[in-house]
Amino acid sequence: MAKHTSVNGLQRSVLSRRTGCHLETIRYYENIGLMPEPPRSPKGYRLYDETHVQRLRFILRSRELGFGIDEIRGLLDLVDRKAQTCAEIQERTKPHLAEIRAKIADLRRIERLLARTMAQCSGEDVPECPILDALAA
Amino acid sequence: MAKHTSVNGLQRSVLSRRTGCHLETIRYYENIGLMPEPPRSPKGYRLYDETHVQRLRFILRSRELGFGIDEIRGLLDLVDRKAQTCAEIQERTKPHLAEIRAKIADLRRIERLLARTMAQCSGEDVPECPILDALAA
DNA sequence: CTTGAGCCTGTAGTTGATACAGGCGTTATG
DNA sequence: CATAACGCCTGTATCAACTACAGGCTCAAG
Repeated sequence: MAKHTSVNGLQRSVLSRRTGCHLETIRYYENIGLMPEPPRSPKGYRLYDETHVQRLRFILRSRELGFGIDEIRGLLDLVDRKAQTCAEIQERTKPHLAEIRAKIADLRRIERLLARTMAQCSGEDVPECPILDALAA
Repeated sequence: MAKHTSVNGLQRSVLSRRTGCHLETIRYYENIGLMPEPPRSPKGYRLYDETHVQRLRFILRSRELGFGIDEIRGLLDLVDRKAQTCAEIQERTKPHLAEIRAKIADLRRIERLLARTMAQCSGEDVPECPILDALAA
């Protein structure tokens, strides 16, 4: 038998590889209560199963979509209670989408300003610079 | 005479009001070396002048434009050395603009995905939800 | 003279991780 | 069998960029 743990559990490194999640991040998610505490081997090694893989993937996807930890906690809560409705989920996603759109608007404003200012730059070896002027204004 | 400090110096709260910068943030900028240590009153109160107002405004504007502390440190360094050229400034602004554009692209990707998924939601009182499906996938 | 505001300092908390130190356990090789 | 080289465990420190707070002076007004 290879590792006596491999019979009925995935070690942390395996979960990490299977999900692409950083090793330490898995423990972090456990600490903050996003991931459940997994069973342990006699020597204290964490032993994960497919449900953990699923849950971690859910978390990672949510993060990719810009959900914060607390928002994810809320979503997982709905999932765990199994009483969620499409309306509830939508209700939580809506303000999140609004936030993302606000961030985009913000960045676009910055981008326009910066791009416009840069366009006025001579880019030459002179001490006057419209960018600095704009910052000092 | 009003406050004996007001003759030749602005207190921190005044600088804060005049720039819109949070009181504590001023001290923070001093601690990390963005703002110079101002002269002090006999009792140790910080006494700012117009050059401090200018510098803080420069920092705040740069922050608004998304420059990080280290980038600002670099810009201020150029300004302080007074040897900067337009070309140098442009050289530092270019990658920053690229970063901002990358962030925008990222957020737009997220926004599209989220909006598209949400559009499939019935928004009804049923337990099936395309958003959850997307997250669990 | 006392009250309340404003200033001082250093330190802790925020978000979302990541890194590291110090200590076992396991595995592979000489 | 010894020992090196991992892998896992824990707790704690670090990052950005602030913000907030505790505990202690100073200061002007009533």
